[in-house]
Amino acid sequence: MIKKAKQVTIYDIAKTLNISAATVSRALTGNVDVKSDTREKILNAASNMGYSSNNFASNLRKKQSKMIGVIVHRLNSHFLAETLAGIEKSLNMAGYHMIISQSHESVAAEIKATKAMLKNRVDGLLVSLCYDNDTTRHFDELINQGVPVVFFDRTPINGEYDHVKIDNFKAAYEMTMHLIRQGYKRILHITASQRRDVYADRLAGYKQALQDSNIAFNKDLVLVTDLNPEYGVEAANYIMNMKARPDAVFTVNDFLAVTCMKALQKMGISVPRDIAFAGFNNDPISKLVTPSLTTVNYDGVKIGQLAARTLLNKLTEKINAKSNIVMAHELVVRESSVKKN
Amino acid sequence: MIKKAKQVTIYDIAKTLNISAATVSRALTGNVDVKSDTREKILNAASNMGYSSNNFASNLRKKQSKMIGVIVHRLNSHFLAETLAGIEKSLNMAGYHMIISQSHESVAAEIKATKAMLKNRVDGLLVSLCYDNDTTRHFDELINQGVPVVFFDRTPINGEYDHVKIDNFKAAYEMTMHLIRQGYKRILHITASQRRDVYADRLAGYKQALQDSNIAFNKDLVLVTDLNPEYGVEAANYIMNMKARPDAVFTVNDFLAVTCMKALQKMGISVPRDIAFAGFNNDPISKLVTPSLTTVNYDGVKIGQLAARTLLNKLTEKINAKSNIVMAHELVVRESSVKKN
DNA sequence: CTGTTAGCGCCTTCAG
DNA sequence: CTGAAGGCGCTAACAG
Repeated sequence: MIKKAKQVTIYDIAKTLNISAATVSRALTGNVDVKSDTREKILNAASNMGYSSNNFASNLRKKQSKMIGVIVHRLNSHFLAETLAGIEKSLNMAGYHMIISQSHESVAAEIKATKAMLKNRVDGLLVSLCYDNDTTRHFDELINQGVPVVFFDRTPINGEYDHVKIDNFKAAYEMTMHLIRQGYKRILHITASQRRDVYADRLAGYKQALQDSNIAFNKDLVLVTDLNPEYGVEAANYIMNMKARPDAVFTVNDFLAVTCMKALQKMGISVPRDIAFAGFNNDPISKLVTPSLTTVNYDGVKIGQLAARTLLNKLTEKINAKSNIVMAHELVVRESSVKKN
Repeated sequence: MIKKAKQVTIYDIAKTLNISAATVSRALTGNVDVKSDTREKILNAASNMGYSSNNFASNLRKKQSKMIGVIVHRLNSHFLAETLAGIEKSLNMAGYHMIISQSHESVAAEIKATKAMLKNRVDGLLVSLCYDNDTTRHFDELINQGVPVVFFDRTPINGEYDHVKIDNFKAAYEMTMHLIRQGYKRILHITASQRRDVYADRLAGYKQALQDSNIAFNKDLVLVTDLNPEYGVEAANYIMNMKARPDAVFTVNDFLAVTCMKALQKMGISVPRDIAFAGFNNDPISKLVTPSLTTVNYDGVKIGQLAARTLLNKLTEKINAKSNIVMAHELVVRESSVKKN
């Protein structure tokens, strides 16, 4: 067991300088009048003695932690990593730190993490919900105690909570329309839990596009997955065994699209000639794969920054309005969905 | 400004139940003898009153935070995201939380983050050094105060600090040997700052393999980059303009390899016929690109878990030996480096 | 098994 | 401009 050196406190500095701890505190926090030469003496002593302010004591006293909790389903996802990078950047600029937990798509873990965040007295919480969560009671507990919560990407189904997201309905509608305009009619949609708004909204957009194009919705052309990347291969097998194969596949994320596409190619399917492909997220891989993948682009870093700033605003501003922010997205049309004649 | 509800304390519970705060504390922490029915009464009251233990007060008293600091150069990197996922998992299982900062490859930011970690009284620190850092004084300050620091992946050049990494020299040696055995003789190595051990070690491995194969080292065949992915295109142009082009390219990361390879392919180069390629990291992209990319695989999640566990061990164990852990790696030979006749 | 007491280190009135 | 005093909420002796 490593024993910690006893830490230097403001009292130690005060004693050395024969002044009071109050003055030391004032000089160190810098925001009150202290004679400039005593301030200098204090700063020097602090530096020489290796003083480092104890945030626990300070936080306990001030009842604020300058810490923001972040709960995501996993860290090793391209999109979430981008988002977290954006969050960290914005928080850091504002002098906040972030403490992260993974829910691993488990509601129980999400609840546990939320409770831990409360104990750590985070000043606010940023959340992207886990896969099949449909309860938000554990967040209400925080909110009721005055700890603001902002959701990003995967948000509660009812729009009653502050959130930052893209218009998933519209994006999926546009993508489906793009495929239809290219002449594809049997579009297979690979999606995930309909309890998660992002996937439900995308399916709705897909359906609407079919309807607006007078194409009958066929529920055999919707596959619900758990987003496990290996499912791409399974989906490919499913497609090969269909009596009437789709002429296009539209998945809710790029990775799934790419693994499925690669598996089909190995089985002799030509993309996009036999089957076209479209994904979602603009993962770096979508640009580099052959054929390059048509997808929906939106800026994860920006979403993160915006979510963080929205939260910080709630912390500091007088007004307490609900923020429902919709970020821009764009279709990125690449080779995988363009019909060659 | 949101005003926080005044929080429920053990004193509130004590008052309600007409007992002492000490007993409440004991019942809540659970590790001391309390009569079972008073314990139950306390637990009920705590739940009803919406009590949540204040970690600041507890930490201040106990002088331990159950928080581990993590400093990395960025969050949105596939390898680091994997590592962080591993770290979070191990810490979480041990009841620890993690607080993350990005250095953005800036020594100043790294130093600032380290100081903030100290103020937050983290129990330990996990670090992957920033790009051109060559000073470790800021970490010594923590270590001297009894806060253990474990480095992973990018570690201090001198091996005097605890660390978890792979044998970069050996991996690069093996990869270069593989290329040489395939018949490639003019192997371009694209690397990064030689102040970072990982890149210096890989260059050394590359050189050793050449020497052991009686191929003269040619410094025109080493490119030093800042790891910006756009550099891949630049490198491709550089290659096209060389009087004597390389017959193989070995880069220190997959992303660079793929962008360079794709750029060359667009300019009419055939891979691997004209130029072979090998990368490093086994990024998911390496498997899905055409041709699939030969690379070095090592498990980021495991490295993270191991780094976290190493740190936790130092926190709890009596012995205080240095841990220099070398993780396994393996060559993954794919299409991009295999000579076809 | 339970209560009393005394801080952990810091900040913030209130006096001077 | 500076000092004294009290308390943020919790835990760890020390007594009963």
